[in-house]
Amino acid sequence: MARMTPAARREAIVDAALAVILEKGLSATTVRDVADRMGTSSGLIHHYFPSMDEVLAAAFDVAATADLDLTRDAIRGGGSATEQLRLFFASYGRADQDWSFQLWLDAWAEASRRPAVQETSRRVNIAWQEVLRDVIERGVVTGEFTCPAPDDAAWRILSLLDGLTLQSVAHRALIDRASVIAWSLGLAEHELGLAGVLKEGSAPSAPPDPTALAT
Amino acid sequence: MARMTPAARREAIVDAALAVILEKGLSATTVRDVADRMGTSSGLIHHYFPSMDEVLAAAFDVAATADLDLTRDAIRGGGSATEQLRLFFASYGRADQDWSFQLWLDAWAEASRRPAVQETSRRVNIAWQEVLRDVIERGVVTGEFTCPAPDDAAWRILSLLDGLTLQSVAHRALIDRASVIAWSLGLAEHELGLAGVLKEGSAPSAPPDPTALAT
DNA sequence: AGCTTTATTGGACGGTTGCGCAATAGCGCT
DNA sequence: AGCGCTATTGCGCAACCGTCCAATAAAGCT
Repeated sequence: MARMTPAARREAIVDAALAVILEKGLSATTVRDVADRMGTSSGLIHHYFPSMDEVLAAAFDVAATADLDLTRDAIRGGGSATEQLRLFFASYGRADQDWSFQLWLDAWAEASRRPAVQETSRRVNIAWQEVLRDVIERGVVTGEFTCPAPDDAAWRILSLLDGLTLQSVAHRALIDRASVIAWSLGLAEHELGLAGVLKEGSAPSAPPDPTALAT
Repeated sequence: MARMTPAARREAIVDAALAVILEKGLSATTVRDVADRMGTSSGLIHHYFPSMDEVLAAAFDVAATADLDLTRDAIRGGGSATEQLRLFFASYGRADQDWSFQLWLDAWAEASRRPAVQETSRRVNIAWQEVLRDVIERGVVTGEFTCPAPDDAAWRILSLLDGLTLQSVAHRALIDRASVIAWSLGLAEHELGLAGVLKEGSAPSAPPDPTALAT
């Protein structure tokens, strides 16, 4: 309806797309869904984006990058690398709430079918690893950590975090969120040559047992 | 064409669906695809399944369970728990090739929106963890392993495996497959109180560097 | 005021989808 | 042989998809 500046309209499209994606999933959102949500015609969307693939990628990009920036800001407040690492986990545990991680699940699944989504997912995923790697490298320089290959270690820690969160999000409460963080911290301690330095207020060795597994 | 018994036809449909899914992915397989693959009409499929959703869920169940059984059979040949653990990783590295893991990505993403998919995904995922957990518990009994919480350790090792494989499949060659196995073996060694026992023929400490990361 | 620019419309296009249904044809039974 | 059951057909239906495009209307500028 109302005529908007290109920048504002682009943002409105992305916002609307994001809202639909959260309800129906990345693979199920259509051009008409997004247009209806905006209250405009469907043709308008193709005036700003060459293809639907590009719309979905842009929406995912905005959401994922926002979470990443949140974490970047959070760890900036940490003095030592150890403190930054603690903040990284705390921020991750808060950022992946509810719908945020579901977006990642959608993106990973769609990556093989939508080139633009794969490019975005790949790029932001690497950015996450770089944030963690930089903290590790800084800790190695200051002597806080001992780690022969920070780049590899960052991938391992992040992948464990993703793998555990995946179970917690996709299969509700198979693994509770406290264990996800605590266990990942455990791996970080081992990888960086620490010993119980990071876990201060968290459950020490016996986190709440989610073993109501036997279906 | 040929008239079949209901049981046989049902199986034929699932098999055909699986073959198509293997080529096009779970979300892209259509009723007509499956019918064409079987060499029958599309209407026949709806005579056995109330909806296409049920067909896909049944096919995913069969595929996921088949891979699991393959791994179960593989580790049955191992004498010691250590040998079984080695076979588990070898089998996983073979099973997750190409399309197989893509199925899991699809399932995890759809789980929160499709109850039938979530039930299957959750059940088979737990079964995978139980296989690994049983091997660990056996190793603890025989004294090969030292592990205070086999159930938790199994989740951690499996989640690292999933998290790393995820990167390798979704973002082609971000992490190569050899590193996925080698790094997961590394975590297993640490969790089970081993020291370089498992890696015999594999690259010792410097796996092929996939650090062409900077986009 | 008119003019230019362009954001926006609304529908058409060719294609695909899941599903339903009357008609057909193959098989077992008596 | 004839009959009954039902697996199977083949197509039609309505809805949906992404994309494209001529027509429209709202702004800014002189």
